[in-house]
Amino acid sequence: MKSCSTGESSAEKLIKQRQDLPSEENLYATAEILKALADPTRLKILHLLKKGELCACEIIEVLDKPQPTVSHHLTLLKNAGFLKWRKEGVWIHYQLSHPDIMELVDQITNNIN
Amino acid sequence: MKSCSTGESSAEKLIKQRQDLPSEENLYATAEILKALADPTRLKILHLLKKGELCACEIIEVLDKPQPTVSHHLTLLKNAGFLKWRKEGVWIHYQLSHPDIMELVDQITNNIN
DNA sequence: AATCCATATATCCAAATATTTAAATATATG
DNA sequence: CATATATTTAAATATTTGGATATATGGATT
Repeated sequence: MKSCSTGESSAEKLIKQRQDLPSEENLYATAEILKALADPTRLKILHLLKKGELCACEIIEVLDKPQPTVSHHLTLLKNAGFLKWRKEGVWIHYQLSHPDIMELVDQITNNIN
Repeated sequence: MKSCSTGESSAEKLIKQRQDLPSEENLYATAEILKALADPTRLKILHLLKKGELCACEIIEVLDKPQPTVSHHLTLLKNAGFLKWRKEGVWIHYQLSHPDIMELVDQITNNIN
């Protein structure tokens, strides 16, 4: 049996293919950002914030989940860079740091379906 | 202590905020698509395929991972709708079903960083 | 052509690891 | 001191990895 037609990978081709990939570091970073998006609860939070700033307490109320659960998701979104926040006394107001991010997400899903 | 300023959620506002969210079903589906992207190995595969069709055997070789591992990732990408494939004898040639998908991913990470 | 063999890919399974959830507790603010 | 939020922690669940095995295909041999 011959090798596959696209294959026949010479050592040079193989090296080139590997070199053309983004760095391991870059790929992990990108995956982290996408992981932050890849959860229904966090997508909900981002959708809610499309209309503007919200207090954590309000997000908890709308989602109707325990406070530590919501806090955890907010922290992940914050760490991934999706959220800005503002402290006002005890309250923390969150907003999207990139208001158009959900449009990009929509574009991905529209492409796929 | 007064309630937070954005908060003060009347029952009506709360209901409206919940109604304006995409359906649970839609959110899970979107999360599934994003999960398929949110992995360094799968990002690598998608990057490799930007240059055109590749045989599974070649992907295994470039990634230098055990065959079942690569097969698993290919199946996830297939199921999420990112890959088309073509059987040629024993070989399976994979290609991107949406060749521009990685540009959208790049846009997300560029927005974030 | 029937059988056997080698190879490509997929599936099964279990272990390792990561993520999600939420109760308990800590911290911060007024 | 009461309340908003974060952190700690542990359990439940999901994902990733790769060995073992199954399946599929096609070449070789009889």
